Amino acid sequence: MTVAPKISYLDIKEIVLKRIKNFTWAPGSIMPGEIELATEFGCARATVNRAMRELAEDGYIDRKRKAGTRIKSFPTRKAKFVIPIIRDEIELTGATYRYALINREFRDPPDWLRTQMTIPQNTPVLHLMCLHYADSKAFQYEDRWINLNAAPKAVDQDFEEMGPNEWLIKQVPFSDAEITFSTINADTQVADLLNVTVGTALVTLERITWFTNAPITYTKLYFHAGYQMTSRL
Amino acid sequence: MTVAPKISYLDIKEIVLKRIKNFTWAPGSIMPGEIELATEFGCARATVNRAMRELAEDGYIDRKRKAGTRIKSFPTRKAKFVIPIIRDEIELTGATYRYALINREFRDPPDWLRTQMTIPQNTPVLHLMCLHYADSKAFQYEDRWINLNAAPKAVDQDFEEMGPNEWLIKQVPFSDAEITFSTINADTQVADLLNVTVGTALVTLERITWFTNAPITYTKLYFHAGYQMTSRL
DNA sequence: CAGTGGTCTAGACCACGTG
DNA sequence: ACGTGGTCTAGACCACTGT
Repeated sequence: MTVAPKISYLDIKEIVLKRIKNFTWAPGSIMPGEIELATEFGCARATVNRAMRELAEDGYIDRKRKAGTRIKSFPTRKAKFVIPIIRDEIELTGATYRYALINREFRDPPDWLRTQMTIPQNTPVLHLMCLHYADSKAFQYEDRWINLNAAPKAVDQDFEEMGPNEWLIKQVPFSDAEITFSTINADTQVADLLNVTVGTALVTLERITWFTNAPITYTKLYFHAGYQMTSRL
Repeated sequence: MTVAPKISYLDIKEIVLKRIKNFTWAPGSIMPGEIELATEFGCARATVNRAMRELAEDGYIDRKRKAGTRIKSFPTRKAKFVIPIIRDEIELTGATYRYALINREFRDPPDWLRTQMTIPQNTPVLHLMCLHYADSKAFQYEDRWINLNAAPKAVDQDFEEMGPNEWLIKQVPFSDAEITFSTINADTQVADLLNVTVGTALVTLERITWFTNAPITYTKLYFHAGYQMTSRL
């Protein structure tokens, strides 16, 4: 006789997904419970549970205690964009990565920054303007602000060789962050730095980073013209 | 005596994450194995396993059989943007959603579309131009192309009342898709439709959707000026 | 080959939320 | 109140891969 290889939670995910796509279980309806499915597939409930948990994470079903598991009428599309380390992103294309510091100044935070970072008026900040090159082409302009109360060691860093991101990660790794992805028309300054005409549509990414509730740094990244992010669902 | 409530995999995630942030376990180094941690936390290995598996998914650690679990030097930043149903997105702001069909025509696919969708030259396609309003303000312009060989029923749909996305989801739910997020300067047509000045930087989202390897539809969405996506990490 | 993570089991108890 | 999913356990075997 042939041996039936034990069923995996991946097999279950696949089968269940097929039934959803088939309309075997209609959108909006309740599907069988875990015990029932475990019986059908001849496996433990824990195995079914894992499969269903992941399908819920993927946005295909909604699960509620007592109420059961319901097929979503409109699946939630979750696009995951990996924010790569810029050096990696550039070197992945085969180009050579180069970093350059354009400007560095100590100053009081401008109003918009205080609002963004929620820091008091007298907080000393370090403002850096950086360029990241792919070969000799400007790839990304980085507008960086560092809260010196939260990261006092930044005062002694000249940031000539090492970019602020790499340096900060060594000081305060794994912080919480909020990022916003948006778009702007290049002003004269940015257009000059990225070598595009004024008004060109550019992707921008803003990030505020906290460490234990203290806002450490604000960054606004301006990508080169034509930059895009792709994701498979 | 006080009862020690059983430790949860969430507690373990939290503790381990704290140690990573603390440099208790240095970036790049190997951390203790699952059995060891299970002993320390006084729980089953399965519980530790779940915690570690999720931390790996979140991009904090790398796990390999035999080699063990290693702290990532540069954590992978994964920004998850939920692509909302446009009606939901608009109604969530308290505005009223309205849909309007601008144009509808049957034609041969232009070259760029054939390239994007990988369909032969003689494939009949339906081209739709749609507008989505928040109250009376144009919120999003939708440039939609439907492969009529893959979705022949679209021929009989006038798309006057129901948007193509909602209609398609009812025909072919839960398909695979590839989305690209980019930015453009508004041309005269789009500027007119979205009521912005020509050249305004706009966020665009392109999506190609397949069902069982057949490309069904291509969409390019043009968001209103100032649209942004935010994500917490 | 040996060690580590990956998965499965059979059973148990718990927590939430619907009816 | 009670049914469903959420989680934990203790043990087992497997799969990958570094040595």
